[in-house]
Amino acid sequence: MGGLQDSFSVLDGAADLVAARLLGSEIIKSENQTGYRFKIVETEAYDASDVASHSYKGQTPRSKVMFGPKGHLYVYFTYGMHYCCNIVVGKTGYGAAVLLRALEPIDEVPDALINRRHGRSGIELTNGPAKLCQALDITTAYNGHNLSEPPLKLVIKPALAAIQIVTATRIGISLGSDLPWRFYIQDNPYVSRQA
DNA sequence: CAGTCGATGTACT
DNA sequence: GTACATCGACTGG
Repeated sequence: MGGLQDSFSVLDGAADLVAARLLGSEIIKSENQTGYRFKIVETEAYDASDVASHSYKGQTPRSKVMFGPKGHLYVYFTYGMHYCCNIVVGKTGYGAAVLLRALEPIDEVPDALINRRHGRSGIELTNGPAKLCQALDITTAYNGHNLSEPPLKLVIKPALAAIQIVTATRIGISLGSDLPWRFYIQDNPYVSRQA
């Protein structure tokens, strides 16, 4: 017992609670035999009870992974050119996930990631859901990927103090836009938009 | 600055 | 056919 598998138990809670809880945790992308770490600084919750969620009307071919086991990656393609990625949360059979909206690089950023962003660096590398997918080369090839295994791992870190967490409404949706299910780290420069 | 808008493929009605 | 969990280029003030 012990270790990573147990740490994923925090993903069992309600999507909004988990979304807030995941701030400060890390995503590690393995590339060229090196692990590049990123801190999760902005998230949104998508629950089966929520009209904005891909899981709202039940399982479809696209949303299937949302109904699978927690700790896997749900990746979808949108607007004809972008990918967004989520961490599946909650019980297997229940469709819920946490969208990763922004990451902060912890290690020095390799050129490969910058090149994929057309040379953009700094905050523009990962301050948006499609931007971070492009930088980490996350496509639907990773849909359903287990985040306890490389090349993409989730490492749960201790919860942040509530005072550091800002709660806001979600971005880019119409239905469900009143729900306070967006969370980000106060004053973090990598957050996509301040409320 | 802020606001608008086109790009471009897929899922679903 | 319509909408889309976005981005970046472009407009006008």
